[in-house]
Amino acid sequence: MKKITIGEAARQSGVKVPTVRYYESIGLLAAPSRSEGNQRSFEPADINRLAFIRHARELGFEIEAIRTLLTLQDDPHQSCASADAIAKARLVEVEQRIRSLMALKAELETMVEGCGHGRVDQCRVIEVLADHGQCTHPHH
Amino acid sequence: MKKITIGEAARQSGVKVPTVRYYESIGLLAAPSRSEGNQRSFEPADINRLAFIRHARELGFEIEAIRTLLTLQDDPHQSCASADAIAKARLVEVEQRIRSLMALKAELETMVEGCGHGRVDQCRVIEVLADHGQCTHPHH
DNA sequence: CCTACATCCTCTAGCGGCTAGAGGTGCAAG
DNA sequence: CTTGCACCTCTAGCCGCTAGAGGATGTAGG
Repeated sequence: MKKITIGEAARQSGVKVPTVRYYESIGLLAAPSRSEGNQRSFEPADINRLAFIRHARELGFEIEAIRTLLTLQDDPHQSCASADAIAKARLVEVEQRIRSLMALKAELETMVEGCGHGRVDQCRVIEVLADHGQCTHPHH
Repeated sequence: MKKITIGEAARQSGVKVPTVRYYESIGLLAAPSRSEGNQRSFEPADINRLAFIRHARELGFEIEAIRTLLTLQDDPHQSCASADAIAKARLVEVEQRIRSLMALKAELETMVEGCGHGRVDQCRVIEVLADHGQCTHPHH
């Protein structure tokens, strides 16, 4: 078969070379076979797996969650209830994070708008940071 | 004067005890005076400073940004342009992060809705993760 | 065949921002 | 005086990589 080097695998999957080795080291990716000169030789399936991992990481899933998702993918006859639960939990997290960031945004806007571009002792940025009680939006 | 222990300082500022020591170790907080038995003795001003740091951390500012904000606060005659710039940069980051999370949320919702709660081989969660091309929302 | 150069290998250490634990001391109440 | 909590220092660990040292391998051109 054609040998896929780690560089090729990295390029095709969008995962960086050291990160590929890191995923192997933590057991997220099976150790591939080696060439005579001890260089890794990946299969096309490995590239799919790497792309899966990358996509999941981009979606914010933690490594342990991805590990579970991958074992699910490896056994397609299982119920997908776990996958569903993981995705739902992540969705809740994301929604929470968005709410929190919106409050933050409002807070920062107030700070920036209030800054009269003068000296620090009239600066609303510093003032608001110094006194949480001045926060106009209930957050954090 | 009344001695404020590290535990008191932590309680009043909302920063955890080991974190207070950590902030001291990285020079974010001046080393306080010590009691005869070598225990830290804080001043009220230290509590304000800790609360400032905590608030800034909650707002997502990095330690180095906070360090700059603190030096600004220490010298109120300076122009607050730096503070303003830091806050504005943070605002841009937050806005970007919100946009990205909204796309993410949409993606996760599609995944979860598409899950027929059957077996993995029909599961949209796994499927979408495996094939980035199925993403309906342009994100990451 | 030889050389140059990119790519690969392993290994260790570092990033940010804490957090946990070991092993010991200080201090206030009963 | 003893109990027991809060404090002290120090080191190591968390996550998810990333950087760098120091060396081996693979490939293209001469």
